[in-house]
Amino acid sequence: MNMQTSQTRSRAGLAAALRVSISRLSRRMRAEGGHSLSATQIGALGAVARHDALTPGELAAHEKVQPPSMTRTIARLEADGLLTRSPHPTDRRQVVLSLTAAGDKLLKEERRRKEAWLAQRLAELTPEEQTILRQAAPILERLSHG
Amino acid sequence: MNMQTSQTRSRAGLAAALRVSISRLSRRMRAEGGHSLSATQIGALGAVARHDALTPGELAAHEKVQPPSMTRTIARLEADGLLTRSPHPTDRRQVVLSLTAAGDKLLKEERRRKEAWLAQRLAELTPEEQTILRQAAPILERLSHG
DNA sequence: CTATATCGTTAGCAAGAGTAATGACTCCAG
DNA sequence: CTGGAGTCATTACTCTTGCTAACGATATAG
Repeated sequence: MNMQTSQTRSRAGLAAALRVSISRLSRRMRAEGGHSLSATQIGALGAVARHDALTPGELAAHEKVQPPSMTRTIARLEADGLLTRSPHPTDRRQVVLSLTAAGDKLLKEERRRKEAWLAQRLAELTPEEQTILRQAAPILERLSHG
Repeated sequence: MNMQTSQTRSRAGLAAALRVSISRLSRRMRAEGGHSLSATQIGALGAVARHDALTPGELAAHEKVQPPSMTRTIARLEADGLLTRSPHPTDRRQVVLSLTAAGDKLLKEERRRKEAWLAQRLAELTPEEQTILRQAAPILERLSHG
């Protein structure tokens, strides 16, 4: 069960192999998600869910996007009834975002649907392969923070 | 050195953990790439490099994109002198794509630049962690094909 | 109290993806 | 051999999302 290719022997080769695997898998996961919301919208909604009472500026910074882009995304999500904009308690320039019940519900469904496809693929792997991925997951997580 | 979190014990938990790791890392890698060409363009150019003499339709299927989208991408790459469109030998409806020398050169540079960031991060891992990723890479690759 | 800075938004532009429709060509049934 | 159905690439159009520049309201420093 040695799946190692010659590509992965050197460090540069490993970087190359990971790069293509990661981006292809990411594209694939995006395509498998439900189509009610775009990736951008899910990302923003998810960030609001994790850090409640965010302002648009903080959200834009978190999602690595310019404020005007986030303004539009927020406008859509608000129009769809998924989040609310309320005045900031002390600074009237600012706005505070929070999820609505519908937003929370939709986010959970979306997450479940997206993971369903991946879980299905994982079930087709051997136990050894699953073990390797279990060990790899936290390392990959750390790579994106570096 | 047990990096396993409680999240990764169940299969659904593993799927969830992998999903966020993969998409975050993908976003991060995209941001680190050189900005001479977009990800779409790099993807198309790379596919032509790997499977020479592709037609636009095959390329669109390979990149999981609709033909009209690929037509536009091809037009841009051709205008930039990175690939050429030539008539198909037997079927005059079709077109055959190939890389130019400039396209080949640019692709190699781009690849080197994008992988540099990831290779740097990999170098900061312990040898054990690198081993895990070496084993994980081909499994991840297979997941995206399923 | 004035000047500057900050925050969110609006306006306008470009890139990328999709669908529908078209034109050129191939191929098969009769 | 020919007429019609199917195939391939392209064009036209729409939608989403990103950016920058400019603005209007508000907060804060001097």
